[in-house]
Amino acid sequence: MPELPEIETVKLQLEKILIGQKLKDIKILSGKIVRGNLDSVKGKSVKSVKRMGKVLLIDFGSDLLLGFHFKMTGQLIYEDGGKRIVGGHPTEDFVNKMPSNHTRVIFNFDKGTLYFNDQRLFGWVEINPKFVDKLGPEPFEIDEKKFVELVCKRKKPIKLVLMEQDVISGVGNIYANDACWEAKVNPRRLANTLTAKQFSDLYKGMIKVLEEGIKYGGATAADAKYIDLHGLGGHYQDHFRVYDREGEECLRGDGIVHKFVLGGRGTYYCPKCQV
DNA sequence: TTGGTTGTTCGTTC
DNA sequence: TGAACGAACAACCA
Repeated sequence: MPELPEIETVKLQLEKILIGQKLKDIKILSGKIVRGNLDSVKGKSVKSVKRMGKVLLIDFGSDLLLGFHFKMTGQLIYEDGGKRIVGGHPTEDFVNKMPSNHTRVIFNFDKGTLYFNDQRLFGWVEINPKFVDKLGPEPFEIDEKKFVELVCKRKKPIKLVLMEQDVISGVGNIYANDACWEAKVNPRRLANTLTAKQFSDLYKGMIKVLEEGIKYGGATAADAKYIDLHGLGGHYQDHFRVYDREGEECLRGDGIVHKFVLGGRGTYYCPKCQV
């Protein structure tokens, strides 16, 4: 489930090899995930690689940004001779021969090939996606005061507010859960009922878990053993605070991690220390 | 075989 | 008006 740190990791990898390369051809294997027409970037060279929230953007200049949304199961794999760069949702495709039966779009560059894979067909590729216009600020671009302004009046559970992309961009289920744990805040608490100290702790907690996610190259998934074996994936999953830890002892040592559904999403917290 | 899982989109309600 | 909420979407896996 790629979130901000996972996409940032992909961005940092791809910009090392993609900048300056010309996009020679695009092969669409599954039109379902392609929004609009991609032809206008054919023949253009990559100027830079960007990220906005959970969206990866390849900048071809001339106001042409090729956007990718990974949703839950999207991944990008770049191959250049023997070299391979992988990112996004970890599956066996990280080490399989490309294209696989999950490959949806193939981008042929000068020196290598970029494969956009997605098991569940929820992701999308689009030039100048309107979605990014609606995004709120990046977590790292706001200070604590601005953070409080953005969330303090909302009458819905704080965890769901953290995940609203038009409030703050890039925070998904994993990091929202862990940020609440860092701040000792119950994810159900309505945002407008938090104390000043809780707002402050939540801001710091959110930044901390996102920074750590980037530091460890993102989370892949708790069950992605083969990624560790091949050393290809991130390791934030080894540092989850509460996410995916149902039934385990709280890392603060007094309480058991509970799981419940909030806004239709799996939510993890320690009833002892998160109030 | 069926239910759980996920982020965004979209429709409904207040 | 806009905020809150919940179903829908697709496909894999336990």
